[in-house]
Amino acid sequence: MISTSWASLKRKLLMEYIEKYCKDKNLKLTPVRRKVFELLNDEKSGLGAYRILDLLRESGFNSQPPVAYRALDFLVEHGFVHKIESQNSFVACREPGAHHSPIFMICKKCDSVSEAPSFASTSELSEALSATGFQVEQTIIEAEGVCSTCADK
Amino acid sequence: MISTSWASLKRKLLMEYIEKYCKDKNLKLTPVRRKVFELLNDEKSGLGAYRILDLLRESGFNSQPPVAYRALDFLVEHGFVHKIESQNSFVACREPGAHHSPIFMICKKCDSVSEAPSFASTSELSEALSATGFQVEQTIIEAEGVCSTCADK
DNA sequence: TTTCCTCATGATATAATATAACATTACATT
DNA sequence: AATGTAATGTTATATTATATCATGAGGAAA
Repeated sequence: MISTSWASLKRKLLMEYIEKYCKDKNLKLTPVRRKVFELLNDEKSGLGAYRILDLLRESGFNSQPPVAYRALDFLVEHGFVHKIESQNSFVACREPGAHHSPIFMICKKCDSVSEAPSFASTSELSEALSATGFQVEQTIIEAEGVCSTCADK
Repeated sequence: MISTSWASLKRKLLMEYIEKYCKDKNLKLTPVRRKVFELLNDEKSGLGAYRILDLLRESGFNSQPPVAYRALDFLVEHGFVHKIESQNSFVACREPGAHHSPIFMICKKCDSVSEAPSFASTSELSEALSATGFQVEQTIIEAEGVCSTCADK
């Protein structure tokens, strides 16, 4: 693999962006948090917390479950990583900084997870997805918020 | 609670619908499957598999985990129940028979889960949700299918 | 500089969710 | 009755996630 491929440049850029973001916001990108992001950043598929733990162990980190979950909590909280609920897995965010409602396209053949670009309110979701060449078979849409009954209280 | 409230009539109707559907399609709505559906049909919130197991036990059913998971598999497979991925919980389908891509509205205050009508575009999505009075704070959208790379092979 | 505070990490245990694997039963069809 | 299929029983274990309390590291204030 050519080390200066677009994919590798993009990964590098994402890493640098996050470093800068943390520095600016005075967030502590500690070694384990950085490592977890790197691991996810190197993958096209989602990684489960225990797979991440294995990889941390291979890199010489402490590998008790809370180590991975704490790092993931931090990364998700700041938008660097997304949780894929239908897989209980995690992916690096490809559009960091955007306060977006991402749409994840999960390939059932290669397991890759990609983020659809955010879409204008008038454009159709299905169009946005098919424009990427992704063939949708099933969508999971869950909206979290406050129901009208609770809002009225 | 008035036993002939709209909610209770609707639950009864759903149960009858499913019984008829199973009879027509020659699906076996066994006692445990029926009971699991009833339990979910009586709830506004999602129930976890182990909560369902507890309730099954209280009703005199065998309560090993596979009992609940098998019944849930059956009910989900035939569209009688939906899994709420972000909660690892299950809800009775309120629109059975419709081959829909449901949108679930999950209230973070009362935990109720309701189904929004299906939509054509994302603008309609936000309209549809706000029409119900639900205040969306976060949406989870995951599309499963085949990516363009895999489709080309 | 030391005290204090806060946040991060270490460490142990356990909770919560889900499935594998194999045995047995029920029941329809032959 | 023999057979096949789907459902259930049963035991064990895999997978995902959190609670809890102890320890450490680094900056701010006295």
